[in-house]
Amino acid sequence: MFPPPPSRPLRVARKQPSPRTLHSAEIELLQQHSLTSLVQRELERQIVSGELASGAKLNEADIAGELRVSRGPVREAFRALEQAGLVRLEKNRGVFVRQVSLEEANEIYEVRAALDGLIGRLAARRIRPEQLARVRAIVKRMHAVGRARDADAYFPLNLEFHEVLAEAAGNRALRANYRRVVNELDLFRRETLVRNAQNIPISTRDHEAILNAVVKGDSALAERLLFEHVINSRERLHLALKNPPARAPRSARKAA
Amino acid sequence: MFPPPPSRPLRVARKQPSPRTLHSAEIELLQQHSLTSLVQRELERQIVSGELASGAKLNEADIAGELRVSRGPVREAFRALEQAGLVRLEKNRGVFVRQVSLEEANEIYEVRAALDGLIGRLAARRIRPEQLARVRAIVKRMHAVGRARDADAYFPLNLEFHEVLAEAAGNRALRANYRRVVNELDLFRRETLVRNAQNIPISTRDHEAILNAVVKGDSALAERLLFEHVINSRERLHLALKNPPARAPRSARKAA
DNA sequence: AGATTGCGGATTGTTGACAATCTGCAATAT
DNA sequence: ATATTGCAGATTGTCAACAATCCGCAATCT
Repeated sequence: MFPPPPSRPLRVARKQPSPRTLHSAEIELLQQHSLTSLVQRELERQIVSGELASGAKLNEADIAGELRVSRGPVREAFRALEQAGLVRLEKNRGVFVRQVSLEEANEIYEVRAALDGLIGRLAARRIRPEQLARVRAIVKRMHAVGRARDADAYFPLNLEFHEVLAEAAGNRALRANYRRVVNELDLFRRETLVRNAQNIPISTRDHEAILNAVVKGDSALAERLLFEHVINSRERLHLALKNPPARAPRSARKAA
Repeated sequence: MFPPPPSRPLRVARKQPSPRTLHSAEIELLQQHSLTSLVQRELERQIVSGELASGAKLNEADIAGELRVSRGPVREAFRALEQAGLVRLEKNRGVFVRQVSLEEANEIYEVRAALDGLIGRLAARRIRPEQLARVRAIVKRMHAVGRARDADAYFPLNLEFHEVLAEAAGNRALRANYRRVVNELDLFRRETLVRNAQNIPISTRDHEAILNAVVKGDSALAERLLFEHVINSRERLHLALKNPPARAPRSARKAA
C-alpha cells in the first residue's frame, strides 16, 4: 500500500511574509475558516460525492497527512460530521462513513416528505420571479433528458429542482434541516446505486405538476403534491430494489 | 476572580488499579463514552437547563479545568454542539451559547410544525396502548395544573406531551430531527422567559383535541391539529411579546 | 480633546508526543 | 484440530506546549 501522493495542502500558510498584495476579500475569507472547517467541508464533499464509499473507514493519520494538517482538526471535523449524520464514530475503533439501512432510509424519507411538504406550502407563496424561471428551465431540461432516458443526467437535475424550491421557501432553518436529510438519503442511494430510467417520465410529470401548483400560488396543492412525490419516490425505490433492473442492487459492502 | 472550586472530575480514571469489582454493565458503559462525549452531554445539559445563559461565552480553559479534562475533548465537544445548533463558533473569538432571534424562532416554528404534523399522522396509526395511557395521564395533569394557573408546572408537562407523541410516531429519524428543533426553540423561549398562564386553557384544549384524534386513529386530523397547534403557539408567543405580561420580556443579555 | 499606534496579557488554533486500546497472528495448551 | 493466550504493530484518546490572534489600555501624535 503506497502512501498516496500528498495532495494540495489545505493549510493557509501560517507565516505569510509573502509581499504579494491580497485583496481584502481574499484575506477575510481565508482568515474566516479554521483548518477544522476546511477539513470538514472537504470530507463532506468526498462523502456526498461518493469518493468515500459508504462504510469506508476514515483513518485519522492518513487524512491528516493527505490534507497536510495535524490530527487535531481532523478529529474535530469528525465530531461535526457525526452530528451531521455523515459518519459514525466507534470509540477506539475508528470512524466510518455512515451506512444507511433500508429501514432507516424509509424513516428518513418520511421526514423528508414532511419537510418537502412545507417547502411546497411556503414556496408557492414566496417564490421570486427569477427562482421561478430557474425551476421552469430545470423542468424543461428534464423533459429533454427524459426523452433520452439518460438517468445520469436526470439525477443532478432532480437535486437542483428540489434545491431551488427549498431556497424559494425563504426559511433558512427549513433549508438547513432539509439539506441534512437529503444528504443522508443520498448516502443510501449511493449505496444502492438504483437509478431507474423508467421512472423518469413519472418523476418529471410530478415535477411539472408541482411547478404548476407553485405558479398558481396554490400552497395547499403544492404541499400535498410535494409530500406525495417524496413518498412515491420511496415506493418506486422499493420496487426497483425488488426487481433489480440490470446491475447488482445491493452490494452489501462492509467496512474496509 | 477566584478559580472555581474544581467540581467532580469527569475523568474515567485512566489507570484503574482499584481492586473494587465493577459489574460488567458499568464497565461497558464507562468504556463506551469518550471524554468528548461526556463533555458534550454535560454542556448540552447546562445549556438546555439554562445554567448557561443564552449568549454566554464558553471559555475552553475554564470548562476544561472545571471538568478536569484537557482542552482537546472540550474543543471536540464544541464542534458537535455547533452542529446541534446549541452554540456558535467565532474563529479566534470563542464559542457562545447560541442566541435565537425572533426571526429565526419564527422559521424554526414552521419546521417544528411540519415535523409535529408528521408526528401526529404517524402516532395516530402506531401509538401503543401504554403510550396512549401516558398521554392521557399527562393531559389529565394538565387540567389540574391549568385550574391552578401554574405556568411553571405546565411547562414540563407540555414538553412531555409532545415527547411521548414523538416517541409514539415510531420513527427514529423523525424523533432525532424533532429533538434538535425543540432544543433550538427552547433556547429562544429561555431567553424570552415568556410563560403566559392565560394560554394554558387554550393549549390544554388543543392537547385534548389532539389526544382524541390520536385515540380515534384519525391520522389526517391529528396531523392538522398538531400543525396548527404549533403555529398557534407561535402566534400566542408573539402576542405575549407585544404585551409584556408583568416581567420584562426581552432581557437582551449580551455576551459576558 | 480625540484619534492612532503600540505594547502586554489572555484566549484560541495547531501541533507533536505519550498513553491506552484494539487487531491480527503466532505460539501454546487442551 | 480447535481454542486460548500473549505479544507486536497499528490506531485512537488525551494531554501539554507552542504559535497566532485578539482585546484593552496606555502612550503618543495631531
